[in-house]
Amino acid sequence: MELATKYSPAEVEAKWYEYWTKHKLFASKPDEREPYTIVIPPPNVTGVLHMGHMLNNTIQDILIRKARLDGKNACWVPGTDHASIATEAKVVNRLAEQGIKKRDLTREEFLKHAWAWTEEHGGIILKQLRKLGASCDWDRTAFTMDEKRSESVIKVFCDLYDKGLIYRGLRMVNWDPKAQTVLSTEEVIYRDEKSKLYYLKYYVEGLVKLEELDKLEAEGNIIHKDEKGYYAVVATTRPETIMGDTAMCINPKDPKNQWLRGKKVIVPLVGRVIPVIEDRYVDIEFGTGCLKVTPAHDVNDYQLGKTHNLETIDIFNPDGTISDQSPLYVGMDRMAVRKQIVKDLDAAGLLEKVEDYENKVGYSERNQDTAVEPRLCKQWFLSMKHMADIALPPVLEGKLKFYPTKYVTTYRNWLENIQDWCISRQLWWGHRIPAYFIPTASPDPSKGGGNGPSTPDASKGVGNGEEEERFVVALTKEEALTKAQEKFGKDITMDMLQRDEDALDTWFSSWLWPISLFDGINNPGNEEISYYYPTSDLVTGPDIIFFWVARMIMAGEEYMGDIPFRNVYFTGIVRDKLGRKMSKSLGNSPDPLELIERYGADGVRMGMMLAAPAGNDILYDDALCAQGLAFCNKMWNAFRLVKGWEATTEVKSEELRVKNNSNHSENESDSDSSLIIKWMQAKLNATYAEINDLYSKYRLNEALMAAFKLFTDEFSGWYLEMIKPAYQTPIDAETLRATLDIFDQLLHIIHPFMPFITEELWQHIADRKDGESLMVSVFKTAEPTKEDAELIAQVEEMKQIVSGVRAIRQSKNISPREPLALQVVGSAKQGVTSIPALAAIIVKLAGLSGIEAVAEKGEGTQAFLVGTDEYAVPLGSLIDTEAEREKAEAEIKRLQGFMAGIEKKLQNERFVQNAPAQVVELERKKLADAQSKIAALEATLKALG
RNA sequence: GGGCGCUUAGCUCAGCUGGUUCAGAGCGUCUGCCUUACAAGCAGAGGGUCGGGGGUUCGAAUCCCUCAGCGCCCACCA
Repeated sequence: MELATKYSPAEVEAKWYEYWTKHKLFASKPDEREPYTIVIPPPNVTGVLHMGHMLNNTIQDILIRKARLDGKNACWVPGTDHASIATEAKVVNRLAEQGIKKRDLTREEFLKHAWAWTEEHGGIILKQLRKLGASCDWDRTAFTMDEKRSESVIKVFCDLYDKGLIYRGLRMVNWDPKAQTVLSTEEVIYRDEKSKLYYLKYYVEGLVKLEELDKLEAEGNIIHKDEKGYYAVVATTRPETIMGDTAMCINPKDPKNQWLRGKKVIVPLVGRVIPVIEDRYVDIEFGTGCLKVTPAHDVNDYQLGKTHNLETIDIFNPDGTISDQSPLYVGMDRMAVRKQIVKDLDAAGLLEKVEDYENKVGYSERNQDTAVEPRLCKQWFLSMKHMADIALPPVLEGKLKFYPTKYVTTYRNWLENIQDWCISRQLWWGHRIPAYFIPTASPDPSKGGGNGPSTPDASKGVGNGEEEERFVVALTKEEALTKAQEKFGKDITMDMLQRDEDALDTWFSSWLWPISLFDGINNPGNEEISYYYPTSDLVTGPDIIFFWVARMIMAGEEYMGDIPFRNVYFTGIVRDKLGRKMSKSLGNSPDPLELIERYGADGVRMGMMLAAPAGNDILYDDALCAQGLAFCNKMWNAFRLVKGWEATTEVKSEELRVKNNSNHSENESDSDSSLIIKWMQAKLNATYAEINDLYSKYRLNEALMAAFKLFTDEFSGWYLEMIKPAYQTPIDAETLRATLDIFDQLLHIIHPFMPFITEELWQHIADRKDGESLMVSVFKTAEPTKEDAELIAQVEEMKQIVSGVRAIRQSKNISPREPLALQVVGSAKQGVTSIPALAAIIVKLAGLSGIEAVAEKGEGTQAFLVGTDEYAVPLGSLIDTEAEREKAEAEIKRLQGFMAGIEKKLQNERFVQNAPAQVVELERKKLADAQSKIAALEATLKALG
């Protein structure tokens, strides 16, 4: 078979992926083997693959493939997430493009569009994952809104409600005016923003007593007055909220504002008269010490409003425009109002000054161009105290491990300060809350609670929301009716039940993922859940540690009484090589599929992994993928070499014989490649032990690097060169067989990282039956032995001798084809050259005419040291006596300095007394070694004349 | 404002509980080679007083303190 000199991935990858799928090699079902389970962090159903997914899924695939080769029953369950906010937003946008407004549709019509969109774009991302080589059990593909998962969500909601953990309450929540839904506290991200601090004049109503004011001023009050009267100054970043002001607040201890105590002030422009209240919450140092209080639009103000019994005026509509509760700017957008009101205040002389100011503004995590608005709403909450209590111990006790461990602290801090989880969303795309409201005769409850049984549009009236609601929570409408009749009377009919319009937070379904994928909620104790749960590893980004990881642990403990996974591996963020986050707007994010086309999936996988030290951000660079592809090519060509060898049982590889005038010629017949094969196997065993250890620590980049070096340096660079027969010379059958066996093992080691090329080569190196595959052929190496270690050390020494000769060639510009002689200096010391097989290799790889032992090196030789053994190469006239002398002298000087240091150390009694004997011994050896090196160098000088 | 982490070769990073695997790896750089598997390659070489300062110790990249710079997470200061 003729093989191209370059490996071309595209065809190969498509071929083997199809083969794997056809033979169902990714499939898993419970059996007697140890399970190894990963559930995929479900990507958004309508999303497309980005670099973060590439990293994440490459890691998962590596782990799952490794487990398979280790003989475990590996099960990687794929699926997608309905991503309610993001998907609903996309559908709304698409409808808008067609001129359709969401509010003009019924829930059913809207959902029809959403499902259509989902079917159109859904699962693209899973198809893309196949290109990467992801070995998911595709038959298990799930969706957070499919039947089983939906049923699980509803069941869990009802159960938690029955347990009293889910409740409905009126709270200050985060409102996303664009998506028009509430968000959980975790979904708000705060950004530093350059803004302005506006100082507004609040005139004091009816203030006249002048003498008293003078006195107050003398006591340290700061009193503002202009031609229109006395006024207080309030500093605010949000002047557009003054229409909702219902008080001004000062700190009772604030000496400069004592004059305002008990007064009333007038809200600028609005003209409303509001009381001055006192609360120690106010920071005396900030601004002027006067705080405007807008209970409807600020969390703290809301608290103040509660304590001081203030009126709440909600001046915003759900979409962020000004509501008719406001006397001014009705219908205008809040941002536009901010600009306008500043102008108006200024024109009216009510703006004292404006300062630059930096503050934090909260944005929707899903919708980062829209500032969230604190808003008072009635919503569903999950009480988190109990959840935190059950989720904390397994992580703190190390039953569930985080990699890197630093996230344990993050996790603990969050759980110890946890707030209740707002789980309702004013969205249609999602799991509809299984609560049924029963209208009271009057008034209409939809006006009351903000978001009871309501359309998103109807959620505007915030009101007090505290009136009694009549509702039941039930799995089905039928059950709801029964419950309602029991609770509120027999006269309630089916028609009266109004199901809550709101949907649940997406994470309220994903937190069940490791359980619901195996149907453990609907079917507790079924075979699958019993076998696969707890899953083994979770691979995800630290950005969703609260959203998802922590909550899965809660759900796991609550519903399974056990952790959902044993280990969590947190990946870093993928950045470009300049360290910038990859983003659409920067245009620095490559298209993963394009990369796969260019470098092959294996190349890209290796590129990602090389850039990904455990737990660190990864700095992606195309060059790394190029290195990956280059490595594929390396394997490909090594295979071409081995494949091209003709085997013979007649001749032992001639090349391996010492057929020169070396002093070992009498042992000629002993030198075959068996020692080399033994060495390679030992090296492989040792490296694989190391790789397994690295896997256990999730240091996959280091594991890959070790595998890469094993193949490139040890196998290709040394081993193959050692056993390689001369051109068109046959190789002995035993060596070939052993080499193919080693090749097979190497492919196993590399396979998890680079599944395609390894499968391709594995299928080539022996006759395989249809359905056989590298990916399911269990692999194990022998434990490294002491003899192995010795052999490895000997070969290392041998390599150094070869390198020593090569270095001389390089420095003297001697062609590799020109044979050189090698002298082993000092008749007693022969080092590894006394082992015939290794001596033969040295002769071969260093291009020697022979090796001889000499008592003293002759004139015109260039020497080098391996350890303390000295070797010399006769160069005749090529030797540059002067340069050699200088070099030797410099080295002697350096060694003398080195010795002086050690001697000083050894003369230090405290060192000799305190340091372990071993360490002292080592120092003595260093000293002795240096001495013998100097002796050798002095001999060199002498030889140079 | 709290908490966590980082700073080692030109770049990206290893160096665990102090002592030859202690100054490492990969990439890049430089030099020489189109050597019959591979130029997407081979061979060889150079390169860091381990962020600054102080301390503990016989001995510090490693432990402690401090300063500087960077990053992340949490927090209601208008």
